[in-house]
Amino acid sequence: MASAIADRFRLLAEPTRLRLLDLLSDGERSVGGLAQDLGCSQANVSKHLALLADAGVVRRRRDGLHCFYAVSDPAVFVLCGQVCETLRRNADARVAALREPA
Amino acid sequence: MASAIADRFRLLAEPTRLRLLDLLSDGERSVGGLAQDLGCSQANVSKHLALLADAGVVRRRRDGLHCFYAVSDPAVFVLCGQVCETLRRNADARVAALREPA
DNA sequence: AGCATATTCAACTAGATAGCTATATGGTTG
DNA sequence: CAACCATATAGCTATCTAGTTGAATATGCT
Repeated sequence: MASAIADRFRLLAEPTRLRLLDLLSDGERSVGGLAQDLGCSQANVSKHLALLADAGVVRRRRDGLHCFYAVSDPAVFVLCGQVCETLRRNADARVAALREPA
Repeated sequence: MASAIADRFRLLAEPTRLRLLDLLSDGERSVGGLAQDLGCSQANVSKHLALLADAGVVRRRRDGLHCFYAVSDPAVFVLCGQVCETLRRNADARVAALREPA
């Protein structure tokens, strides 16, 4: 149980994968295009996409020579958004603590 | 940006830490008690709690010989709940796919 | 002070994984 | 079929980290 949840969190615990998901938020993209945008090797992007696909976060569509990937589970965006908000809240709290010393 | 979010996900990408948070969901607990419940060494639990505390997920209170930890950011439970639901949805979909072959 | 208990720190080991390079696979076009 | 392109995979290295062990620190008791 805990380890299944941890697995899902670990999938998202990687900046490159998060950037991939962000690039995919506008719609499906090819592997090569993603690699170019990220400045990563094609092999690296392919591996990350395979991990995301295995987990069902992303789906694959082949069209001729190209493979297009798209987000199949928008819930990941909700998760990222919530984490983002938590981080922002924490940062705000730190700033407030600096202005209001004990 | 992406790496900050990834850091937060990585913090939760560990079964032991998730189990710790679960044990803490009922209220504050001492390090020793948590270690006993988890069957982990005290040093190990202490280290995990330090990571969670650094991230602001958990807070520390010393009382005599004991240190009590408590969840200070309930948002983590929301995250875990959502991941859990996603996993359940995926599992259900797999079962349905088995019953409804192409 | 001296001793016992609870927690943390430091150094180490073993396992996991991100990224690289090179190669293989699948698909298209001549 | 052969050449070529986009993607996937395999093998490798370097880095990171969970867990262990033993020492160090802190608090309470007598």
